Amino acid sequence: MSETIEQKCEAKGVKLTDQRKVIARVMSGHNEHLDVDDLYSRVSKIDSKISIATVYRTVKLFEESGIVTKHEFKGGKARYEKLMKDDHDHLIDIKSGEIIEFVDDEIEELQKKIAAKYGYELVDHKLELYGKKKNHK
Amino acid sequence: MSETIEQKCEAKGVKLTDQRKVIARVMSGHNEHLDVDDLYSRVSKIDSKISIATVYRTVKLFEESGIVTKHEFKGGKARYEKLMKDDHDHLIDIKSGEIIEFVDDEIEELQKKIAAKYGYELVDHKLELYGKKKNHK
DNA sequence: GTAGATGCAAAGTATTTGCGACAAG
DNA sequence: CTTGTCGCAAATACTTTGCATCTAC
Repeated sequence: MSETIEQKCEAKGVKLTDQRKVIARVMSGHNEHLDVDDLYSRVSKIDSKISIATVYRTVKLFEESGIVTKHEFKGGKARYEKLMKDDHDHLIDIKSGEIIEFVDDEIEELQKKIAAKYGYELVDHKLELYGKKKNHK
Repeated sequence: MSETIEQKCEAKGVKLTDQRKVIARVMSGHNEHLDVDDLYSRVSKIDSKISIATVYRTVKLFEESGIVTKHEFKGGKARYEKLMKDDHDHLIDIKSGEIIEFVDDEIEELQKKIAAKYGYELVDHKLELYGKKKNHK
């Protein structure tokens, strides 16, 4: 929320080439969860010479540097999201595909507790809820 | 735990061909989370004429019939697991890849509550914890 | 026969990589 | 120069499909 991806790259010592800047800006400018195709088509409008290989290489680099997060939701391509400070999870509308982000401390705590119970330290987690909109009467 | 995959097929009206029987038995006989390659190589030892296309078609059929569950863990191929009565989640050892199953009612409840909070009825969920083994002193 | 199942190879996706060209220090 | 990046096309990995054949009713 506070920092742009470009700023994070500097902070992490990730070299910012022209191509990477374009990709970083597109990702910073969207709150959505973009897949590589989305990203590539948006990036292409800004600089049509950027290849999809570079987009793949860049998102991978950003992910490995801890600048963006990769999601592999059900059935399909990987989606990337800029890293937020809060560690949110996702509620996915199975009808529309709409993605709702949420944070729930209680569930985070519970997860740590469960991992600990089995003798593990929680390093990462993935929680996705798939739901159907209730018809509110 | 109680029923074999073959029994479930009968119950659900899924026709059991010879190939499907072999695949069903291999899956029933393993508590692991097998990917299609694992499955194919084990199945091949029993009947080498079964093609990988049939394995793919069969696991898909089983999944759509609610007989097995498909998991898409980080980084890679889909894995299949026979459906259990309890709705367990997974704790994955990031070092060894070992998968631990667990059930936690509290977390299940919490998930329903969160979905409801956003006006959704929980249809499905995915919870994966990635952990590092604590060095027990 | 008819409908569905299978084997095979070909086609599809999503993603990665080899390599020569290019860019920056 | 040297190191890293890029664009392109080819390669890879996983999965699906078209089609002719086979099977079971």
